[in-house]
Amino acid sequence: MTTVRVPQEERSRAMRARLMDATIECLVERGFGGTSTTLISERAGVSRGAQLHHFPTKNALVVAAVEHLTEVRGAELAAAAAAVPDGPHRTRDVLRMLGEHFASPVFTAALELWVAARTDSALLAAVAPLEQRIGRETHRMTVELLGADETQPGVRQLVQATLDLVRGLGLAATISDDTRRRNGILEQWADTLDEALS
Amino acid sequence: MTTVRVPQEERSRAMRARLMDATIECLVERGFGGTSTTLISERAGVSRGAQLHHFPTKNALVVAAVEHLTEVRGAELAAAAAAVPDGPHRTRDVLRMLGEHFASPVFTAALELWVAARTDSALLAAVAPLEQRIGRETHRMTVELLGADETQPGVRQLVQATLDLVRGLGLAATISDDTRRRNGILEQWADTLDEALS
DNA sequence: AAACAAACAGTCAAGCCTGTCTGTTTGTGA
DNA sequence: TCACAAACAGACAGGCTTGACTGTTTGTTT
Repeated sequence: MTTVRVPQEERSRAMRARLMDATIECLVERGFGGTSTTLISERAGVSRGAQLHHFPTKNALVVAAVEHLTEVRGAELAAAAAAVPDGPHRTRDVLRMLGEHFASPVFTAALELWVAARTDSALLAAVAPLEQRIGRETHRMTVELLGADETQPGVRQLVQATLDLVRGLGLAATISDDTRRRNGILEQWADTLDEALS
Repeated sequence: MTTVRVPQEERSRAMRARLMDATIECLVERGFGGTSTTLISERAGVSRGAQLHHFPTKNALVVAAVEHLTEVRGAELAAAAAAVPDGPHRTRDVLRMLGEHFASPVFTAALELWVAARTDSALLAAVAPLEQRIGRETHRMTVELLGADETQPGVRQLVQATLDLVRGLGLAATISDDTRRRNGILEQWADTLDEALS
């Protein structure tokens, strides 16, 4: 009888990944308040003992999940950015891509963490720097995608406004998803933006 | 000895108001997750018995608080709107006013309720129609404040974009309040908007 | 003034959540 | 092969939350 030998390190990594994924899923489905460690371990198919072994406290798990989520967000955004087609409707397509990203489950999870962090200093300490980093990266990426010239006065503010706009649209989408309304707004903004940037 | 006679109806109203106010305060200070009925009654200076008498369940109290908050939001917004000065910087001042409103505690409380409502159908049923109403009112008010002509194509979308923008800015403000950044963005937006609307 | 209803007070039990603890299995280094 | 450490499993206690329940006070009505 051959016993399958799985190295400890890999087992450990897989277990941690499953727990973090389950955490994000719970965040999306139940919200931060409804995300209990018991629920996470059940969903991950991991015993509570194993869970507590890898993440001694709930906060440790959530913080790890935040970092995990940040990477997922970055990767998804980069992938979506690469898929935006070139052409006459470049700006519109870029905005639509951003709008979709900020209405996706990863954004929803981030929103839950964001709101929870407001009244949880330990969580805030973990969330804030990561959010700042991803914010800067997103800004830089958007400038590049739009081919905007940030040396021009006001351009930087317009890009920031665009990102805050999609954030606001994403917030609205978590309650009542209205894709048509969103696209109409973004289309108009694309025209206005094109004019302002040229 | 003269006994002070307070009518039941007024006592009841005052008690309910105190409980609803305390609920909103807890929402802002502790977040939805940290808002327990015990905490609310303590903060309101009301016994748990009295609380349960006026609001049989936590949901009943929260829903009442939502309605209460909606009225407060409407009133605050109307008051702020009336205070916007006329003049050459009208658009900028209107946006600044909106930006401030969407960064105020009432917005923070509303945000907590939105996010909580996403994963709480009972709460969603109470929040959704009220939010829709206040959204429509805010839109109408903004159109009037800006003197925009909604019969022109794209104008409606630009106003919606403006409101979604301030919502996004408000969300950002709950974590890291950066008034300067916000005003810079809004100022640029005002210029762009003025040009697009004329 | 008496009877009734509303308002108010505080205790209690059931349930959930978190983190500690003890015990078992599995991989690793000597 | 043996000893050790990491990984895993599940029971348990302490704390908190919610809503039910009983009892008391206060206002209203007749």
